[in-house]
Amino acid sequence: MSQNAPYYITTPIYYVNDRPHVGHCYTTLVADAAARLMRCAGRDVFFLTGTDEHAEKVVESAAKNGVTPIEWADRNAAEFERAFALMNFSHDDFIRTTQERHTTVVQALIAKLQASGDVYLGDYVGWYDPSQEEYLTETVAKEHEYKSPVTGRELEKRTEQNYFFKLSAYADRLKAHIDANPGFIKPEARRNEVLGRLGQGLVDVPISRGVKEGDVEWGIFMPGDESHRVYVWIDALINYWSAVQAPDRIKYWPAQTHAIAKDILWFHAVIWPCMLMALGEELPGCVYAHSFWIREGRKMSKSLGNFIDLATINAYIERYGLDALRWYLLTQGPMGTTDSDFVHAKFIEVYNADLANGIGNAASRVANMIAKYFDGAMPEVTAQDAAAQGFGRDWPALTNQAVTDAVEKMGAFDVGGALRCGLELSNEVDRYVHDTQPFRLAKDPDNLPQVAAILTNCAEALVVAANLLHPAMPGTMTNLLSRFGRPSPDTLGGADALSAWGAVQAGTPIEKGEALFPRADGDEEPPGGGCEL
RNA sequence: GGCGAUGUAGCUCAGCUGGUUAGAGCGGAGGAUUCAUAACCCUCAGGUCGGAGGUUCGAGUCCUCCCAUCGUCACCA
Repeated sequence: MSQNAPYYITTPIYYVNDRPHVGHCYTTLVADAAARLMRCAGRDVFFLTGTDEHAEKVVESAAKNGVTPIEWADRNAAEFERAFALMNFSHDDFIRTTQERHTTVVQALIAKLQASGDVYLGDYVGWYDPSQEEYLTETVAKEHEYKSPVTGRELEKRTEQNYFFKLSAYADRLKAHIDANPGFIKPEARRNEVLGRLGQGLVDVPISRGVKEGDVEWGIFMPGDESHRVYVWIDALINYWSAVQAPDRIKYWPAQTHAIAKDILWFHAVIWPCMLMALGEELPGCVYAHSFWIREGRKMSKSLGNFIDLATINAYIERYGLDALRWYLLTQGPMGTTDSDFVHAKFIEVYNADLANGIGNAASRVANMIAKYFDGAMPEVTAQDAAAQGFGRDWPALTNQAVTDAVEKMGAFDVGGALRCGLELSNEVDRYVHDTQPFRLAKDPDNLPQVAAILTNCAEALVVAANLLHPAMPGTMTNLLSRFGRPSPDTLGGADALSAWGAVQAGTPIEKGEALFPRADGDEEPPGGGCEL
């Protein structure tokens, strides 16, 4: 793969009726970190997020709020965009399913599936609740002994005409694809889940909903049949395709990674790939399903009122800084199969250990020594002199390896692992300072050339560390880099430049500066009112 | 109920196809140091690897049963 190969990464498009919370932010954040690192590594990145707007509930909520559905969607989509701006996400596009660029593509694509026979008109048999005028799933119906969960009245077995997608026809091919591509569904436990269910066979899925009388015009009509609308899920999935249907974007297809949460795995790992197979399109490289955040040991829920909502997020940002929150979420988040607990005490621990005592302190002590011993400017040091003071370390090799590892891990969507490469580099600087003791050497002026070489090594290594941490903490790391006269790493143009040794120029003014991450007090009340339950 | 996952040091977790004294990070304890954000560096955890039984020369690592927790079962972003 060439270094500047396209890298297309997506998040789900979020249900526009929701209020943005930590869940939406987390999925988008991991995608953001991956997108940012890949950009730094020189890849041609396209990072997509957006909103899913055609659900019936949107119509209801709009009516309740006395506005039209599109006004309601506009208002809420703007909320998501504000939240994502607050989180400093670097998405290249924000797609909304109500946009014409999407709706026309959906129709064209469904029409193609109709033409190939993969979408056909059939009978849907289901449990209908006459009092609520809606169908219930078999599971829900059974749970309530085939009575209405609301009124307790008997459910009716009804048949309705619906368009179906011939999912069953692709089960074997999908299974073969998953078998042949271990990285297609991640983590592995999720892959096994899908494989397990696949073994039980697939049935065709309805992909349309009948238009009821008096319905507001909302949703995408089935091609050539205005008595049916495309089911929102199908509508939504197609965003990954419609967003790149432009001459300058088609190169990004297919996506390297669809980052999602575990609840929507089936649609992304089964229905979507099968649709693509039916269309003769390439499949995405990876569907990565992370788990959920819980809070202080409890599931987040409306009844508990303990959601980490935008207000809470904002409170954390105000007290500890956005990048500290990003770091905590990225490194402690539920990328595996189990849910992660958002615990304030843990946040403080991680903040102090990794950021205040880690990269923040390392930058501080190195900058301070340079400022103090060399009149506030980077000293002149030759590469040979610097190498001679490695104290058993081959710094250029170390930093080079760190960059290689980080890019490789991020390529496998091991976001936390990739970011730790940067932190480990800064930890190594701390050990190096301890081993070489430049502060002791500096007491004798004769040693200054040696001290200069040591501190130059420190500065160079810290710059590489900051480059690697930048995708997680773009603001703070840009600040750190500027203190050593270096630009933001996304302007460097490639992985080689990230670890280029000798980047810090002699004569660059250096001052100690404010603490990047002031030490946090764990005894303080959690910000944002906490979550007293 | 079906299918599946997990249960390893105080906490969060690594431990591939079974093989010397079971590992990491954080927290905690002790020591060293002073350039730094009372930071950094070094050392220290004696955890019957959920329970019982079994296979094996040998099991955290395979099999059976049990207990606990969790996920999922298709229209839920």
